[in-house]
Amino acid sequence: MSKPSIPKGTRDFGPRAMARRQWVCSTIRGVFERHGFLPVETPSFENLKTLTGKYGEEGDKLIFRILNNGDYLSKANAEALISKDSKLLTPTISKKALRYDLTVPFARFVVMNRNELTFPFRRYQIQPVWRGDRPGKGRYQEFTQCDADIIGSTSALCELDLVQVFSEALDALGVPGYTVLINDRRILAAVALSMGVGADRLTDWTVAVDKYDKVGVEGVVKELEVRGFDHDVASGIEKLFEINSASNSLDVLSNIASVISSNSEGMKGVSDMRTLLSRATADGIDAPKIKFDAMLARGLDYYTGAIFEVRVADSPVGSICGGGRYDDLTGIFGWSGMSGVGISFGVDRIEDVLTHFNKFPDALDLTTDVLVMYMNEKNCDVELQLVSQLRSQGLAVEMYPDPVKLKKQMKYAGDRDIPFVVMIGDAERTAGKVTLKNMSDGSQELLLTTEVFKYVSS
RNA sequence: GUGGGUAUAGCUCAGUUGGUUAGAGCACUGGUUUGUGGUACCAGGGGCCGUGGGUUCAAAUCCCAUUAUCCACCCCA
Repeated sequence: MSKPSIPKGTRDFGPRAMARRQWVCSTIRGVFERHGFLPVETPSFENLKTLTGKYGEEGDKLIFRILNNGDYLSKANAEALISKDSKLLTPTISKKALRYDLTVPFARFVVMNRNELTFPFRRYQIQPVWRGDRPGKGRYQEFTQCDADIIGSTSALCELDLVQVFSEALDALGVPGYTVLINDRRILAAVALSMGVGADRLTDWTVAVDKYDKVGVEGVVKELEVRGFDHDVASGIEKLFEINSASNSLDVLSNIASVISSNSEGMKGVSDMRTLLSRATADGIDAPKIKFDAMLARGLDYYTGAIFEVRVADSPVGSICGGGRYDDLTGIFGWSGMSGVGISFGVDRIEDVLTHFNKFPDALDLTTDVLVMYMNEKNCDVELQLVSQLRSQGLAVEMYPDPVKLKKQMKYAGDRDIPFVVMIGDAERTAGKVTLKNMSDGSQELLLTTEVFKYVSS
């Protein structure tokens, strides 16, 4: 017995899920467009070289590679093949890979199209991405991201713009109890330095710190020790945690500032964060919707300035949005000095959250407005004419394709939640009229074909 | 990658200390009702009991292996 199946970490989306997902995407798209972002799409797969080395060591492992076509083994590295060295073998048999996110392909796009684009360039992109992660709650191997990026400006107004997008979109979606967490990689680096963590160990350190919300302070301390940091560094975390637990974001920033006051880059971060918070407040975006979190680190390698993450209280899944500033992502593709900042909404996790809290609006499901019954096998001209007429008036109309028993056609309309049914039997045909049945209350009216639209649309 | 659970109809699941014809609900088809859905009643179709081996007179049931899947850990938007 071979039942069909789909790969783990992937899902089919039926009409109901699609109605919800399309609503989520179009809501976000609307906000993007009101902020002047322009749409872009890129291929689902890229040259492997475009993607590798951008997501950190762990991230690179999760990139789905595409096997070369043809007799790929003939060109494989023979030595690697014999010694079963996958790491060495892979680049010789795979030259393409599925995109891991939308930001890196966008950076590649910007470099390739630099002459046609007007900067600062704002683009949005809504497409699926793929990660070879172990699937779990809220984690899929294929999922859809809605990205908005502004590239070609270092202004802190860009960060404000994106924070506004977060707030407007999440409010419009009705996501309950969300918080936009913000931090700055420069602050993180300065704090680490003040504890004696050099730039070379910074990634290691941030990865450990990032786990704080999962494992708590003791967990992070333990993690740091496992990673070979000395005791002073580990105990420094306890102090950082204490600073971070102040209730007011500005207080946290002040305390941080006193720790890193001698670090000019770090202080620049602090001042940018202060500006961002006060401008957001002026725009009505305040705690608990936005919060500075000194422990927020995020995994991706390419962030250099502000970083964002959106979490939902009591959520069944992890963060639903992420983002940050990357100062030189285009530099890797040969064009330096293009600072960008972007955010990403996770459609799938937003769907999970709204489903979990039962917050989807009612009546998202699309259905046909009118079903025309097929009653007279010999002649259905009148029916087809009515169908065309109602469609041209803007209604969604279908005719039952087979002249089967009315009971069956009626059940079909009921199962599909079609609100109106038109019957044209011998009696109606003779009278030059049609019967319109309202499926919700069962009432029926004898009408001229020209009157149907008015009844249905009222 | 580690530990634990699960695998029986399209779906959700029962199935006794191993015992002869493997059940229910939902869904589906037909009927009660030849021009009327949702309710009710009646009838019907549908199963290699995940796969392979073993124990036994006898296995859905016990044992071993294997695969898939779920949960936790690990890791990670």
